[in-house]
Amino acid sequence: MVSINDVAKRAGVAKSTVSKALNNKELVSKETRLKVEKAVEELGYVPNKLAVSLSKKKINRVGLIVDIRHNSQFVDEISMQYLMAAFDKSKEYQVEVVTFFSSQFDDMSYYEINTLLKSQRINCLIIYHLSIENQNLYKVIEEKDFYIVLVDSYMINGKTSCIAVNHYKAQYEVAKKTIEENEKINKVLYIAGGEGGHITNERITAMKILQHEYKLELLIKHGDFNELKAREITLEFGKDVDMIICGSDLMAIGAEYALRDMGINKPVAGFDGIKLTGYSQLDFNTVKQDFYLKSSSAFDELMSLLAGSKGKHIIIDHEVCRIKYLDIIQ
Amino acid sequence: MVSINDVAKRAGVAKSTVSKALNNKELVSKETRLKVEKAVEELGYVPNKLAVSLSKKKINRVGLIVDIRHNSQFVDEISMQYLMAAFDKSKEYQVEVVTFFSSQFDDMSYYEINTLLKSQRINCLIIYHLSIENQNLYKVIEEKDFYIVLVDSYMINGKTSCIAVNHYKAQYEVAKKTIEENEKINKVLYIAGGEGGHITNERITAMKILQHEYKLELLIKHGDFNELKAREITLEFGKDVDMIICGSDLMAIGAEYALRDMGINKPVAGFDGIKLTGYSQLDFNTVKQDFYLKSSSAFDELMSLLAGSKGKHIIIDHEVCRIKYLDIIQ
DNA sequence: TTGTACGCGTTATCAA
DNA sequence: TTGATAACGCGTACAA
Repeated sequence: MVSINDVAKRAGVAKSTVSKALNNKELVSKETRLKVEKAVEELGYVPNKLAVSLSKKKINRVGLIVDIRHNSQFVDEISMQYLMAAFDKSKEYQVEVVTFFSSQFDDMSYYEINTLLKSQRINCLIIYHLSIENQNLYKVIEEKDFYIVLVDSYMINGKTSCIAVNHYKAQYEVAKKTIEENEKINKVLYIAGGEGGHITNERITAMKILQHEYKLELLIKHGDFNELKAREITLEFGKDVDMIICGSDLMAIGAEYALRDMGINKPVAGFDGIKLTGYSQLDFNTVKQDFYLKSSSAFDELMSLLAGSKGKHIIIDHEVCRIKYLDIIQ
Repeated sequence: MVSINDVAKRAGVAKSTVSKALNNKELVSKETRLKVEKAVEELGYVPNKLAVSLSKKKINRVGLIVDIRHNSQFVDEISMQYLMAAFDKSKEYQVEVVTFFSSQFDDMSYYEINTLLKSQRINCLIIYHLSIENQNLYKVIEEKDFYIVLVDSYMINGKTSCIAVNHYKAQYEVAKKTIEENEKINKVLYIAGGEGGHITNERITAMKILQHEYKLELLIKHGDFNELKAREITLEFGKDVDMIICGSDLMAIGAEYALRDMGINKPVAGFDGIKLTGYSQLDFNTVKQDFYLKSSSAFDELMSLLAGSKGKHIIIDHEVCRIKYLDIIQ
């Protein structure tokens, strides 16, 4: 590989002059700059970013931890949106990003995770959909060795921010709309996400408020964001209720198909607004959120943390709507 | 950050000794090794991989170029499988990987692409679904500056291998099966992928063979792997044919839904075997391929190229089947 | 304006 | 068995 020394020799100047000619053009005379550029051209010289990182005092490298399990089969669409946004932002901020899948960490100790990240000089993280199961990632957050933004999790400290839609409000709105669109809703089945999660609890609170406002009978089951579990819950309890509200579109699809197989037709509501819903051609209310925007904002917030701001809780907008096939494929 | 120098001081030895104690344990006495390990423990020392790369003669870094456009909305599922497999393999081979989206290169010149890759000391690439549009990536292949494995493209040279299913055979089989499952098929609409692509040409050849064998009337249109185009083609020509064979599942879904909207029911066939098909609950023959395995094999082949083998063409297995919702969600 | 010398964190060579 | 030193490729303070 051709290095800065080769360029210096070829141009007949010192390597520091080459460096200046390339990075601080104003510190070098026009003619030496041209000599240097000519040599760069002829040799096909490309600066080694690894060496630059090593030489510079402070370099920010962002680790992106994407969740592809989450007990469901089809969040690929969401993860891809997250990654694309983060990649675009990394270009904007001139920061390097490294991609990880959360499953990589499943069989690693806290020590191993810590070592893996630090060996790559990663000093900040964006963690998407942190699942409760991975205690070691929680420890990473608690230890405060990294600047972190959590997407769709709820936790804050001096170096950690989080970002999400207002889950309480969104769940309230989509459920309320679905209730009002239909007549005589008395008994509601709520298929929640994971048990004990902060976000799931917020949503359940919304459902309980609605329970009082509409004098509903409310049955709560946990589907763990898994379409198969949602299907089984629906097969078991679906016939006794007037409506099914789900904590994710995936579970809503599971519930709808289960109802169809049972020969029943009942209102259903989902959450997320993923395109997959459009492909399924099922028609239910859902909470649509902009995953790309959420990830972009997460990146902005991370840069803000690096600049010294304290961890905070950020809310992004949502919209209650239906996902249509013909809109999706445009 | 704590460096090897800090460890050396703490342990009371030279840093070269620390390096040996950690990497070539046998070259160091047991007691100094223990001293070093104790210091490492106490200080929480983690070696800096950037510095290691700089210091070592030869380091392999693999760039993964994933295609998220491809004129279609929903190949996220496939890309995720590719990435997961490559990440797993990178662990196995102890090689670093860097992820790119092909769209990043859209507005870059060949020179810029080359610089971006080389600045990160990337010396080999896996390119998934290289689209004809990006001439600059083609140039990257032709220049032979990188060891490359192409997934689902057809090109070979001294440093480039490619891997795919046997597109001719697969297309032949799935179309033949669909023809034989139905009676009096005379006129067939083939919605191909991109015009001029090698793989599309192979598949069209298969269709032409079938045309002669079954004395079919064959109408070929290009849907560019886009479900909307497939829909429009079907709306225009669907009523005049007995069967529609598509170059991708996505286009098959577009065709099926178009037929449904036209109030017609005709046999359709797809290609890829993606899970999305199961979620759509449409029931058509398709070619199922193992994306994870394909990507794993691509990585193996890349390592083989690095070890000195010549570029070759690798075929992986496929299976003609139908994708069922209940199988998908298990 | 240009060049010398040092530091970044690590491995490798060679002498002690 | 250990340690001093050079080298990897680059940026930069400082001296010329």
